[in-house]
Amino acid sequence: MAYDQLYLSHQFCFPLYAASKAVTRQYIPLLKETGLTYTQYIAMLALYEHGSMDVQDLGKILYLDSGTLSPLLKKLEAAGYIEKTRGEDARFVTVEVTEKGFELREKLSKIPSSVACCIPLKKEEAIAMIEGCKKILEALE
Amino acid sequence: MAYDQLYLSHQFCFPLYAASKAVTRQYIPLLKETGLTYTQYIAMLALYEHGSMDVQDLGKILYLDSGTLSPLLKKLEAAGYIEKTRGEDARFVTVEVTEKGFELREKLSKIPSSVACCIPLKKEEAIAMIEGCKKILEALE
DNA sequence: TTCATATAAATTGCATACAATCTAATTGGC
DNA sequence: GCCAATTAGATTGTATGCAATTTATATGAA
Repeated sequence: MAYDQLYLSHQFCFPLYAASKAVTRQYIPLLKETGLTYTQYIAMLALYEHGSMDVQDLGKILYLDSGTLSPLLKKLEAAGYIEKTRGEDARFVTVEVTEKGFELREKLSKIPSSVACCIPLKKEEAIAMIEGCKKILEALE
Repeated sequence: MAYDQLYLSHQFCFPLYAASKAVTRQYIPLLKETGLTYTQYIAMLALYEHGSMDVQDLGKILYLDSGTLSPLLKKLEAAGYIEKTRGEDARFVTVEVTEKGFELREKLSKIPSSVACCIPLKKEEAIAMIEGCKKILEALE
């Protein structure tokens, strides 16, 4: 067929796009009791792991820009999980996890295993996929 | 460390989420001249490949619900690429590609190869990732 | 010093995603 | 035939994503 290359099943992008959404959806019910969304969850993970940082650095870690992060951080601040402070150079905003934010970590720590057990992949398969994703990110970002 | 399992780098979800967004972003400049978004693009591909169908079947193929598809199809219809008609059972809406929609296919047919050449994976790696994604979709949908 | 340039974050505008609800139409039990 | 239960799609509300613009601040060359 002349338009073979347009078959959804021949596209690399589509399974990735659909699977990513499917995995993300698994988090929604688990995060419900914390009131966090998936994006807010990964933002908290980045802050736990790397400590305080400015919005730009957080954006580099999460591959998100200020258009996404600004309103998201405002919500996390309103919920009391983070604090934002202008630095000496007042252009920068430092984001810091609060006491309440660290308390949240206990609840969040149970989530990864709940999701992992729904993913029907062997360890090597999962590792291969993660490596593939990392190669893509290095090449495209 | 007590919270190892919360490291972003230990999460399966995050590389998948970030890589999927990175790949999708590659389409944006390529689709710009057609006026389509990425989601509109995959909707057109599904319709080219499977022919006319109702909204529900399209949603099953794309893993999208009517909340996403209704406004999206409205835009594709306004652009003249599809037509929506109520069937004999007036609850169903049949979506059909128009003449103009089929003309668009020529332009779209050049896009997959442009994206593919930016993906730094060997053929076997890409196939393994697609297989992994399909397993996830089967398990979670 | 002064003002053009550059930079970080916030805001704006548009298009998803998706849960929840609503509306219109159909079907099934009686 | 009548009406409760179902079903398909549309709508509503909230939260991203991201490009483009704006705002506030800092820097650097004349």
